[in-house]
Formats: sequence, C-alpha cells, structure tokens
Amino acid sequence: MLLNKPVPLYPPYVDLCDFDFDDYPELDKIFSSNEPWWLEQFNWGKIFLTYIGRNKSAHTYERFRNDVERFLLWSFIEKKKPIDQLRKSDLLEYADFCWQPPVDWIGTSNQERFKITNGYSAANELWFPYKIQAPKSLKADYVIDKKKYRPSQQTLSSMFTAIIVFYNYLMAEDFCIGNPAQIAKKDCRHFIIDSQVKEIKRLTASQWQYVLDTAVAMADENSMFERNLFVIAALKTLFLRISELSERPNWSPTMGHFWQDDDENWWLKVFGKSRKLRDITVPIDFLPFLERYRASRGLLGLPSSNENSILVEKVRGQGGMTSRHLRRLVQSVFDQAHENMRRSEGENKALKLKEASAHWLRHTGASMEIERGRPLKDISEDLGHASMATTDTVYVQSENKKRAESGKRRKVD
DNA sequence: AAGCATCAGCAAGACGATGC
DNA sequence: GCATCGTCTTGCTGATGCTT
Repeated sequence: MLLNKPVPLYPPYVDLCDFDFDDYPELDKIFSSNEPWWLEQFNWGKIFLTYIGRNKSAHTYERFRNDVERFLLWSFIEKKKPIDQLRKSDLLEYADFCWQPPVDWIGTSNQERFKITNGYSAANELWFPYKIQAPKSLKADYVIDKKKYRPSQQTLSSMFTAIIVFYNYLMAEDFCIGNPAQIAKKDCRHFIIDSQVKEIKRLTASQWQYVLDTAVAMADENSMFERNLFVIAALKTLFLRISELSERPNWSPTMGHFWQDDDENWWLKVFGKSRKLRDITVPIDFLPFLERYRASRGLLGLPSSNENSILVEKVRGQGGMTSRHLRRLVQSVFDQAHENMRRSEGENKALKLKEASAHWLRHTGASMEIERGRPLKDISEDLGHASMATTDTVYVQSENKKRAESGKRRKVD
C-alpha cells in the first residue's frame, strides 16, 4: 500500500502505552507493505514518545508527538529517506517544508487523529498534520486561504526543539550517530531576530471599566452571572492565572484559601505554575465582591478559616470547574462588554475587547497597579514571578520607556 | 548578561457527555 | 431537550535553569 497522503501515526499517551497493531489495521497494512525501515523508525518514535509521556508532562507529550509525527511522515512520504541518514541540508529542507507545507497537508479545524469504526481505530479523514484557523476577532465571513499558512516563530522553534530532543534520545540509544537538527537550527533562514517592542496584552482603564460595569449589570439582572462577575473581579484584582481558580488533579481551590493574618489583613493562598504555592494580598476593595458571590450561593459573610466549600462552583453538578469553562465565562462577559462599548464609544475604542482573553485580566490588573506606583517588588511577589526581571520585561518595559522618551525629542531640522 | 534548552501553561474550536 | 461542562486538539506564550 503506497502512502501518498499523511495519516495519523500515534494515539494519545494512554493508548500508546498498550499500542497493538491489531487495533490499528490501517497502520498495520502500511507498515507491513512498505520498506522495513518505516516500521523501525515508527518504533523509534514510539519508544521516544513513551519515554516522554512517562517522564514529562502530558502537554509535552502532545507537543512532541505533533512534531515527531510530522517529521516521520515527511521522511516517509516526501523525502523517502530514513532519518538516521539525514544531514543538515535535509533538515533545512524539512524546515522549508514546515514553513510552507502542501495544501493537502493542512486542515482548518481541530480534529481527533483516530475514530473508532467497527471496533477498530481508523484514521480520521478530517485530520491533517498542519492547521490554519481564522482569528477569533475576525471570525465572521473570513475566507481561509491555506496557501497563507505560516508557522509562527514559536512554532518553528518548538519544531526544532522537538526534533533535537528526539535525535538526542536516538543517539543515547545508539540508533543515530549525530544530531543534524542541532546544526540546522542555527542556519535556518526562517528565523528572524526579533527585538521589536512588544505590545502588552491588556485592557485600557476605560475598557476595563466597561467589562466590570457589564459584569455587574449582568449579575444584577440574573443571579446566574454572579459567578462571571466574581471570576473577572478575582482575575483582575488578584492577578490570577485562569488555572489558579480551576480544579486540578493535585489542587482544589476552596473558600478556606482566603485567610486573615494577625493584623486582619486578607490573603489568598494559590497553587500556581510549576507547582509553586504562594499567598496573594487581597485588597479591601475586593471583599464586597467575595461576599456578594458567596451570598448568591447561600454562604454567609466572609470565609472562615478551614472552610472547605469550593471556591468557584458549577451551576450543574458538583465540584470545581476546569479552566476551559472558566475561560468561557470570561469570554461571555467580554462579548457583552464589547457590544456595550461599541454602541456608546464606537467600534474603534471597543476593538481590543474582541481580541482579549482571560489572561489579559492578569496583565491589566498588574499594569494598572504599576501605574499607581505600587513597588515592583510587591507586585512581582503577588504575581508569583521568581524574579523581578520577568515582571519588568513583561509588564513595565522600563528600558523601552526610557528609549521612547529620549527618542521623542529628536528634531527634523 | 545573553542565549538556549526545556517544559509548563494558556487560547479556543470541535464534539460529546451529563445534569436538570 | 438543551444548556452546561469536560476532553481532546493545535497553536501561542511564559518561565526557569543551565551554558557560554
């Protein structure tokens, strides 16, 4: 069976662990009817991904699976050469391929790799190795041109990372003798040195005012939106990441995580990125929002220590919520706020509200605090950054501000 | 100090399960 | 019956620690 179009090779991690060709008749056919090195290299990918899935995070598995799969498909179908025989120039060719893949390798929607049909896993016809989508702010009547697909700098760099790590693994296992990807990365012509001034992804003070007013109005009208109001107020005022409000395998946020010290200052304990626990200062202004949301759930006053009710609760069913749905709650407020602001201030001023995502609230809150002159050190701690340098480059950009200031006074004559 | 390798989190569409 | 919510997906962004 000649392979002339890309097919998915690797299932999700749990399914890869007990992978058996009997369950994947199509793959079985492909590998038994092609040159033996196809199967050998499929197996290299398989043991590498198994190792990643076992020792790294689930996300890293998915990220690396994409790229190992694309790379092998390219070597099978396009290059027709085993990966242990590839050299730097071949890898540069692969980078060109990724930069502008053929249109029949590109899809326009998220799709599962495999579908179960008649008890067997079969390739999903709608799945493609590459994907192009319309940006959410331009969703309506947007025509997708697959020829316009270009990976971002991050995507390209992630591609090299995955292939480099893959080759390193193969070298350690004595399958390969060198790492052509490592050398190719330095010569890849698609990388541009980026020292641009980056726009901070935040709302202006007036856009934020619309978001807050809209959320209050929505909650006043229908108590089901009390939850939306609480979430956006918490994300903005306490600089939270969306995940820090979500139920996760090793952490469930509860009301008891709000606590008071000896001087009656309020704090919130959160479990952040890279398994770091931190306490965030809770301003007095925020307490009414907390009380209000609690009241809508029939909880009296402010949280007592060791209170173990869920922090943000589902309206149907029991327990905390995943980040996916919390993001949708934020999005629904943004959509309404955009509509309100567009009507009274015009499309131009409201535009950013269409692009905004939940994470912008963290940026908006921190940026507004910096403008009010709160010490950078304190904000950095509340954000949970390990170093103030991160806070400065992401939120303040003091170097750029100085440069803009000194450049502003140049004369033409 | 800058750059790189590593890897974790976030965004948002698709789709199906679930609770009321 | 249907809105709510979780899971899977790819693409994007942020953070950390090591090397140079």
